[in-house]
Amino acid sequence: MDKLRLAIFSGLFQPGSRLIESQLCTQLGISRPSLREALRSLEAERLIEIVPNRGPSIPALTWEKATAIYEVRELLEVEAAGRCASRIRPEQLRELEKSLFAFEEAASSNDSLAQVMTAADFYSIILANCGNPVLEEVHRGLVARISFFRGRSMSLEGRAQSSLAEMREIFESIASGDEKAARKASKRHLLKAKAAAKLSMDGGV
Amino acid sequence: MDKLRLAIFSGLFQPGSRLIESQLCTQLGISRPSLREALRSLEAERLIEIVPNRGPSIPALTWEKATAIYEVRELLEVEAAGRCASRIRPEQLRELEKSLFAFEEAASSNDSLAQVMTAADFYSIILANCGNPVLEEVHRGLVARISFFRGRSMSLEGRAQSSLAEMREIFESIASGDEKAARKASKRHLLKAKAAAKLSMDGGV
DNA sequence: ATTGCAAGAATGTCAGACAATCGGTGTTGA
DNA sequence: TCAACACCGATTGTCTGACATTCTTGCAAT
Repeated sequence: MDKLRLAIFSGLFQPGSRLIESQLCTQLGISRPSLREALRSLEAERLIEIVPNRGPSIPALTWEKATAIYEVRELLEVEAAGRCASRIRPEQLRELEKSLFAFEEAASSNDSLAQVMTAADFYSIILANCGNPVLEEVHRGLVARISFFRGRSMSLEGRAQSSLAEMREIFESIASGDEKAARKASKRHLLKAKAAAKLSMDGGV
Repeated sequence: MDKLRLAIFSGLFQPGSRLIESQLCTQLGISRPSLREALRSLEAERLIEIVPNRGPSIPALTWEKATAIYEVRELLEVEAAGRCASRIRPEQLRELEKSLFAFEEAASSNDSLAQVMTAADFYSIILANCGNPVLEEVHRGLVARISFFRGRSMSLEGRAQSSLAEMREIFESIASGDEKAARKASKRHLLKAKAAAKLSMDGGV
C-alpha cells in the first residue's frame, strides 16, 4: 500500500488513467488478493476510484473539487493553529521552530521537493499539537488528496519566499500564544497557497 | 461491506471484540479474499481496527476519542448549517421541513430507532445542501464512528423533545437565511447532543 | 506460582481458476 | 454510407485451496 501511495503522490500515474490489476501485481511483486486489499484501502481514502466492473483509476481532480477540499482544510487547519497557540509545549515549540528553519533553508534553494517536504513537516507539527488526533487525521487525509498540487505550486516564482513569510507569521503567533493571530495567519497562508495552486493549475506549470 | 457496516452500526459486535475472518466468511457466505477487501475498506473508515497478525476488531470508543470526534464534527456541522442558510434552494428547504415534521412525529412516539433515523435525515439534508460535497463526506465518516451513541442518547428521558426544539431553531434560522443564527443553533444542538451522549455513556443506558 | 514449551487457531499471502462484464472491432443489413 | 448487432479479447469479481508465519492458550516441569 505504501508503494502505491508513494507512486500516486509522486504523480507517477496520469490523472484519469486506469490502473490494471495484473500489471500492478507484477510490478509490485504481489498477488492479486493482496493488491486488491491495498486498492480498497486507497479507495476509502479517496486516493483512487474503483468503479464496478471497470476497476481502479486515478480520479481527475477538478478545480471545483479541489476548492471543496481547500475549504474544509481551511476549517481544520485554522482551528488547529488556534488550538496549537494556546496549548503547544515548549519542547514542541522548539521542534516547530526547527522545522521553520529547515524550510527557510529549503526556500533559499531551488529544491522544490525539499520545500514541499519541510513545509509539510511544519504543518504536521502544528496538527500533531492541536490536541485533537481526529482533526489531525482528517486533515492528513485531505492534504493527501491535493498532493497533486504541492510540487507544482511551490515551484512558482517567489512562492517559497512568500510562503516562508506567512509561516513565520504563524510561528510567531503560536510562539506568543496568540490564538486569534494564529488563526488569521493560518487562514492567510492557506488562502495564498490555494491561489498559488490555482495559478499553477491554470498556468499548466 | 454493507452488511458488515450495518452489523457494526446496530451494535451487533461488542466494542473491543475480535472479528474472526473464517467465522464472518461463513456467516456472510463469502470467501476470505472478498471479506478481507471489505475489512480493509472498513478499516480505512476507522469502523474497525486491524492490527497486524491479530486481525480485525471493533475499536473501543473512549470518551476522550469521542470528544475529539465531536469537536471536529462541530466545526463541520456548524459551517454546513451556516452555508446552508445562505444557499439552500426552496425545494430542498421544503424537504428539510418535511424531515423536521417526520422527526416531530417520531419524537412524540417511543420509537428511538425512528427518532435516530429521522434526525439523521434532517442533518443529511443540511449537509447535502451546504454546497461542499467534501464537507458532507467527511462529516458522514465522523458520524459513523460515533453511531455507537445515537440510539442510546436519544432514548434518554426527554432528549427527543429537547432535540426537536433545537432542530426547529436550526430550521427556522436556515429558512430565514440567517447564517449566524443557523451556526449558533447548530452549535447549541451539537453540544447538547454531546452532553446527552456523555450522560448515556456514564449512566450505562 | 512461574516459566517454558508445544499444540492449536488465526492471519498473511499466494497460485490458479472461472464466470460476468465492459470496450472495441468487424460484419451485416438498410 | 451509416447504423445496429454480434462477437471477442481484456479486465474485473469471486472462489477454492493451500501454506508459512504469528499469536494464543493450555499443559507440564521446575
